Amino acid sequence: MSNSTPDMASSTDRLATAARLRNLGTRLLSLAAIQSDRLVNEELVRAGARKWHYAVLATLDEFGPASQAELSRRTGIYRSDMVSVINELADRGLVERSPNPADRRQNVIAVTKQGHRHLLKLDKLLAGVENEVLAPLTPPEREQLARLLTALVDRHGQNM
Amino acid sequence: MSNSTPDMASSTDRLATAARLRNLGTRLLSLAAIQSDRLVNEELVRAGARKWHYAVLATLDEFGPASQAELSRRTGIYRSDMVSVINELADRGLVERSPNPADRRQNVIAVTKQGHRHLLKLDKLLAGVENEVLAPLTPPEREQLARLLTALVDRHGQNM
DNA sequence: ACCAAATCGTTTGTCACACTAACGTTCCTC
DNA sequence: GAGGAACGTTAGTGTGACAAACGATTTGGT
Repeated sequence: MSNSTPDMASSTDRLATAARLRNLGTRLLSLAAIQSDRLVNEELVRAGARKWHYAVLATLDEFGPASQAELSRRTGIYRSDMVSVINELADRGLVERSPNPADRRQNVIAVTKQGHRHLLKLDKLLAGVENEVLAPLTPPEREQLARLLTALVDRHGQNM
Repeated sequence: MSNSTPDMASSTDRLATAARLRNLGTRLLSLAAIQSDRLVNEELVRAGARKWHYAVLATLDEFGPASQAELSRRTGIYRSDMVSVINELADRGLVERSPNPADRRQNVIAVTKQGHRHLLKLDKLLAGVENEVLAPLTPPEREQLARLLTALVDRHGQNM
């Protein structure tokens, strides 16, 4: 049945390694995230957007106009990648990029009315996807999951 | 404070969208997985391995010799990517690839003794990483998280 | 017995994302 | 006023998920 050498494995080994993959927490996390991301991206593409577009719009809407570097810190997007994200958003008329007179190194990024409308649309869209992803869980289970994941994220992360 | 048009947003809107990103489950999942993956990969690289190496070795050890296509189904690795994974494992002497006389389309992949030893090493290594990733959680919380994630994964997945 | 469809291993290529390094410009500090 | 830090930007790396097509086989239906 198995090509492993069973005579070498202690009974505890066999218990511990019987279904390694299914029980490996880090793998579960990866798989769940992959599936979730796949659904999210599918929906976002249909709306002509990407994950990062939403992150930036939501951050701007919550905290107001900000420099690209600050957006980078808040969203976790590298500032080198932020350039093209802002380019795309600006091209679509969803944000405005203007130089900061108070600090000529910086740009000031601000959401436009159109950007705000777009954000509200994405809100609904993402709520729908999340609902689908979390479908197998009851509402209290969803809360619990969010709690646990937040604990994980808050620990290791200086980003966000 | 915010450049969103507050007069347009109902009070429920403001509550619901105040901290969109922090409360977005799909994003929490992504972030947690990214951080976890980062740690996992760091450790695996130091051992000269990759995520998929472990997945294949563990699957072979659990179910015995299998074709590449079957490994692909069990691990979720695309069969086009499986080729190079097996190449790498075979180069390191961790698995053996031989044609299947009963079905000449297939190869039979089997773990070697060396591969089994390597797997046990990776087991320990990954247990350590998992322990680190889940550090902020109590043991019952870890179980709960595994339960919830398994529910998510089992639902959407034909893979695994 | 034959032909169509399915399966397998493989090659090639695409796309997005995480991440690094370096640049010129501007600001801040001492 | 000199040195270092922060900013926006460009360029490039590596990897993982995924699609498409191929020749060689095997399988199923008629």
